[in-house]
Amino acid sequence: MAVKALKGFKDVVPGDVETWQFIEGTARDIMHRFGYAEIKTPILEKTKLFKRSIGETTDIVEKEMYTFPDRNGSSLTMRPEGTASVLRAYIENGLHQAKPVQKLYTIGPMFRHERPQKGRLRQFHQISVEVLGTDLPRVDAELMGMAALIIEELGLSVSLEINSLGCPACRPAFNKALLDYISGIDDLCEDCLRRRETNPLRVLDCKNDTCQSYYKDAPSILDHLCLDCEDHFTAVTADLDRLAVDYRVNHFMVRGLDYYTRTTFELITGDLGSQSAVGAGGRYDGLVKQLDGPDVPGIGFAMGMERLALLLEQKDERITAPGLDLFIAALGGQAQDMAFELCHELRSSGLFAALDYQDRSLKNQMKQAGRAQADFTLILGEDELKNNTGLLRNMQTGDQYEVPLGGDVAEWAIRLLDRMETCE
RNA sequence: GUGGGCGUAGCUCAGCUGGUGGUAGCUCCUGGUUGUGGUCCAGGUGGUCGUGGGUUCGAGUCCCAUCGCUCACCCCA
Repeated sequence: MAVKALKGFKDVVPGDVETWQFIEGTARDIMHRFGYAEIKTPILEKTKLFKRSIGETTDIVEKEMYTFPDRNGSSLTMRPEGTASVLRAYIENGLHQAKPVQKLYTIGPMFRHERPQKGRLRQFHQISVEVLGTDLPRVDAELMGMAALIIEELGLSVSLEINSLGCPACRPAFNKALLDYISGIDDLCEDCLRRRETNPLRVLDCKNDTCQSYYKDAPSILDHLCLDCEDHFTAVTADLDRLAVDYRVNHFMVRGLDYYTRTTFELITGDLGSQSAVGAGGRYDGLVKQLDGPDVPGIGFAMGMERLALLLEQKDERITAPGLDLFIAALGGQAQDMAFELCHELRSSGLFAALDYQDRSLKNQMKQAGRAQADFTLILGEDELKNNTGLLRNMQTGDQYEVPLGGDVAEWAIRLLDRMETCE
């Protein structure tokens, strides 16, 4: 039996990879416009990093991390998300001293040991974005505006939901109010009874209808914010309005990682089965300090590449690889030698050129040219060699032109390029 | 961790109450055109029917086990 990829690990093959490149290229372009710099961090980190940032009792840390001992016995973990690694690198490299506000992004694989399903793999890929060193509400709005713009330029349509989770000053009071409220209900679903003990906030996004009917009247976090948090939230929404970014306030929205404070948001779609978030994030003002860094605030979000790719595929607008500029069809050994040399010369000059290696019939070579979506085909056969010419065919119109040979190959390549331009 | 669905060609799939693996579609190769692609026509390559066991004269089909994929719960990007 041949070796196959691990469960939840996928190849991205030619034909699909173009969609990924489109997503990555579009996102990179936009992030650069907004002043973000790329940072590349290792995939493997000390386990402690994630326990301290994501939270000891979260599902991610408790049962989903790829954690194993290194050869020397220390515990390593394949990163389950991007923020922790970026913050570690930010602190370790003293980036807070290089610039008061750092805008960073990273793109790459993340790992979580879950049961795979639509839009959820064990190795998945995220575009992860962070702003460190400022807690101005305007930054929150700018970040969400950028996320929305990426979605828009990808040609997708999703909805933005926002909430505030408060801060260490006001959240405990809300937690208590919520706990008091749900303690009085005994016919919650099994999951909610469990959540009530472990992480009461989480009951709010339960999908069970009876549970939701109770939560309708549950205390709202937005009514329990302290003055600072309330001002912050008001300013964020005002700035979103100023940018004409569509959003919906969802006071039930909670996050799965412990480090979030104040602003949280999700980019939601109904087109991905049970996985509705294509992107999500929020503010994490105490996190850098918690990781033994300076006491600077931060905000960030991540988008799921697989989920964006699924949405694009479902739109059935296939993104294809670019076509050839020129295919060289050569007949006979002498012509093939010449074609080989010429092809290299054209490629050196920046052209996307190709040729056949197997001495196939002209018909077959024309077929290859057509399949590769060549704009032009250059036919080099015995007749042409005799006359010191090549035959340049415009594959769109079918027009054919004689092009003079002669001189060295480089010169000829230049003449050919000129000729192709005039034929277009 | 818990449930449901599905495993037949490189891909998408047909295969009836068990009776010889499909002129199936797409792809690929060759020819129709001694040197001209996309369309068309003809031919061809390609399969341990996921794997192991059982029932049977006979199993792709029925039974059991196992592996894989997939969707959903849970969780999350």
